[in-house]
Amino acid sequence: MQFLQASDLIPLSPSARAQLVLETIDSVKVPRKVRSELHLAYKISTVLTPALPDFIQHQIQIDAAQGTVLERIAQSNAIAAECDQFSNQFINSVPGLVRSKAEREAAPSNLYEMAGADLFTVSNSISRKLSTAMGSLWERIADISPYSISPERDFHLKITGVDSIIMSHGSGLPTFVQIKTQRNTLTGSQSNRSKTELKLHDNRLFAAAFCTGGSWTFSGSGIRRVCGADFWELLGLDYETLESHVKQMILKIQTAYMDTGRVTEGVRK
DNA sequence: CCCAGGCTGTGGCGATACAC
DNA sequence: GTGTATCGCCACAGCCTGGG
Repeated sequence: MQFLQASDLIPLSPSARAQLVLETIDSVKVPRKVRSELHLAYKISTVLTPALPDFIQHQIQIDAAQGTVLERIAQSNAIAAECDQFSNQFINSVPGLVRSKAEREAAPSNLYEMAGADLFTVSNSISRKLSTAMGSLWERIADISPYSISPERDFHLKITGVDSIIMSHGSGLPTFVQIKTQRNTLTGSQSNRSKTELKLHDNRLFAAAFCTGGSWTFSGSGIRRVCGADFWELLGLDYETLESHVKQMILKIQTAYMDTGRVTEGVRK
């Protein structure tokens, strides 16, 4: 079986890294009990894991050399930049989000549209779209930290069920993490899927970006769960700062939308 | 023994990415 | 273009458990 070393990967571009990994995975034998949909994830993680500690150490050195992004102000700016980019993009996408009243009446796609309840129609589609989109925002914010790797951004590879790989404070073993928004994001049927995806990896973690959503709906048997500050702390990121930026961002999106007047269209008169 | 609350599984809706 | 899988969140019901 062939393994990769950090020094093989570091000089390469993300896509060249992907190519190298994919050339190497043929030598990996997958245990029979691993389901076929997860073979690729298993192989990638097997080949990659030995290289990860040095890879992350290298990221930490680079970060330190240019004055770490984890320093209070730098960190806040980095989080704000991600939130700003997100909200700008989202606000731009909103006008195309809600179908015209004529279309809604002709073919209502849910009960709110059927009833002509415009406020509910619009709020529903915006908040659903927003919560879906924010799911990937947490991954990008996590990637600010030098302790984390984004398989997609850093390796142009998707590891099923793994949003981020982190090596907390540069010590310990790389941990494969699935990030959700809230503790109750996952529901029963999907819970098993997350479990099998994460159990491929010896070091794994199920994380919720916020401790909201009531109680966990992920059983976590054999898989550690963390939420909110406990999660972001692993990355050296300050939860209070994050929460503050996220709240501002959501309110900004709401204001931008209300200013267009669309929310009350059809209700006002 | 009862009840509240946690955990788990089922079912539902909407958006999107990707394969065919 | 159509179908499928995967992502998001919500509601509910049944079961278990621990405390009064």
